[in-house]
Amino acid sequence: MLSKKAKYGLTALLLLAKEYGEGPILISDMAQREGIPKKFLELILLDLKKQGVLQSKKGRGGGYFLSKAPERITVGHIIRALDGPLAPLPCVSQTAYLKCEECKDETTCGIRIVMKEVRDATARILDGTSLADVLDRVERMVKLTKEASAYAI
Amino acid sequence: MLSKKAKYGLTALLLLAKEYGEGPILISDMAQREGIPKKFLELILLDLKKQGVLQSKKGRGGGYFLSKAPERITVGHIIRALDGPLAPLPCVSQTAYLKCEECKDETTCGIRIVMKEVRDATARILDGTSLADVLDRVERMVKLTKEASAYAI
DNA sequence: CTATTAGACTAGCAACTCGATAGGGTATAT
DNA sequence: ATATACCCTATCGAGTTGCTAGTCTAATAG
Repeated sequence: MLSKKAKYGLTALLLLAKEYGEGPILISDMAQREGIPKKFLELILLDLKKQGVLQSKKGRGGGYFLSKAPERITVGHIIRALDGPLAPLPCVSQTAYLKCEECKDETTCGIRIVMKEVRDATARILDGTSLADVLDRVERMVKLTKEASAYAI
Repeated sequence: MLSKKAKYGLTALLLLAKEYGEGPILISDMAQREGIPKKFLELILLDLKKQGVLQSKKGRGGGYFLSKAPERITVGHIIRALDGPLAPLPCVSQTAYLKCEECKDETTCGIRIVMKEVRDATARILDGTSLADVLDRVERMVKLTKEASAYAI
């Protein structure tokens, strides 16, 4: 399950991606526009900064901005940074592997075989989708629903 | 993340599937063979019984057994029964849909679009895999590793 | 019929996580 | 200097997880 932390973080990053290149945005701005508790968002953005996704500028006229183009930041990266590994089990994680002690033979563990498939499918989607991709898809959906409502009138 | 509850439950069910048709198996047997805390397993199996996956017999010669053939019990069903919905967000769940309050327009929410893809991929895998399928795949893996080790000698 | 077996059920608990808040500290621009 | 806005640590209530204890009840062997 995606935590609120990851959800808030993604929301803020999508906002920053939409206004990429137009200077820093204030935490309080983002918090207000998206209805996120300001202090909580502060922690999340700080976290993302430490992971290298964001940069910040202090003082008057400061705020946060993406440290890379929206095309080069993947949803998978962000979720891993805020919620930890994507894998449903530590023993199928690529980025945070941990063998399970009760398993005698990992390669022939049925649960592992199935869960590996799940983690691979999830990673394929999330690591293959950048912030820019998400914005594109939203764009397209907006157009589609507008057309649909135009016909409806 | 898969909870221990679901993991233990799946482990026990796979054991019951392997010996399907050979009479009931004791909780204590399963607990010992798989290294699961007995009392905890008791709760889990009781839960699965209430969901109709298992049946039980009390008294001497009693124990648990599957109420359907292993081909007809899916991994997805079990995980949902023990851990709740597969979806990473309530607003993309088929079996436990819940709209998110902060979302103005659900159809054009970027996070939702991506997470729906993840939930669909996960559900396709887990609902398409039965206990029998898991046992088959383990079988095949065991054969493969045996062949490999034979060459290694 | 009654002793034994084995599941059914309720309650509770320690540890941890989650979502959020408080209250300062520090760097920067005017 | 001083207002601005990010940086950092601590804390907290509520809920969840993994597990244990103890008792009750149904079924069967003898």
